[in-house]
Amino acid sequence: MESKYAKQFKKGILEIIILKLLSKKEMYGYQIVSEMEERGNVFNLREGTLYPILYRLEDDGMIESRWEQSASRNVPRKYYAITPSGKDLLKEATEQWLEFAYTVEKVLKD
Amino acid sequence: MESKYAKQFKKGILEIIILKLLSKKEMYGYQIVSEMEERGNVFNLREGTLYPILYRLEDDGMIESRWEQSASRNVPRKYYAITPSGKDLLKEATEQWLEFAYTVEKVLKD
DNA sequence: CCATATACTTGGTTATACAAAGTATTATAT
DNA sequence: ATATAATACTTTGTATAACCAAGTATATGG
Repeated sequence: MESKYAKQFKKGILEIIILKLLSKKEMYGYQIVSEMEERGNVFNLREGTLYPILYRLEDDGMIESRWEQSASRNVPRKYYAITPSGKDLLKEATEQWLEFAYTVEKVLKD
Repeated sequence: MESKYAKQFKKGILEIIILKLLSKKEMYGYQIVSEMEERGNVFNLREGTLYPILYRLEDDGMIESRWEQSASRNVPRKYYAITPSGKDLLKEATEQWLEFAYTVEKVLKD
């Protein structure tokens, strides 16, 4: 079970983590969840959390999607890729987070 | 104006910051806001945010309060002090946050 | 006497993460 | 053949926390 704080800490940052992953390579939703699980799933990311984030990011033009329907595998996949706006946002949000985290650390370690 | 992310990043951590401040010395609510402002108010803490946090922490037994009514100054102050449970929580939550922040940093800097 | 500072309180809004369930197809095992 | 699990996306309702705005009340300075 996840602590009360662990859940709250993720607010806002999950979106940036997703953007970061998509800046490396395009991925489909289920793949993101699966790869996170393989890495130990430190963020405890589930589908019900991920997909709304993807829709938000797409509505805001930070990522774009395309359906891929292959002949051999009839379950279609929706691939997401980061856009230039998304890259800008990722850069800015990363800076914001690092500064925020640094400030918090300073206070907590005082 | 504060960015959309800045607000979200605070979720969960403000409570711990308040606990940290109260672990140094007992303080009353307005004083916390004032001292934060003096330090540049990096967390942009306002009364409407602080007091609910204080009530929550008190309900959970992490801090305790006493009213101080002085003769010279008729506006009473409610002083808050951290409890032993509060100290335990502070310690645990600090560790949780530092680990979380470290993990996020690793991903974002990858 | 009116504005400002001190000090605490409350109400309603918004954002985000979450659990749970649902849809549909394909692969595997019985 | 049929049940089960795995793949893949979607939706609904809930909880939590931060926020703005406003309100209460006393004290002080112009």
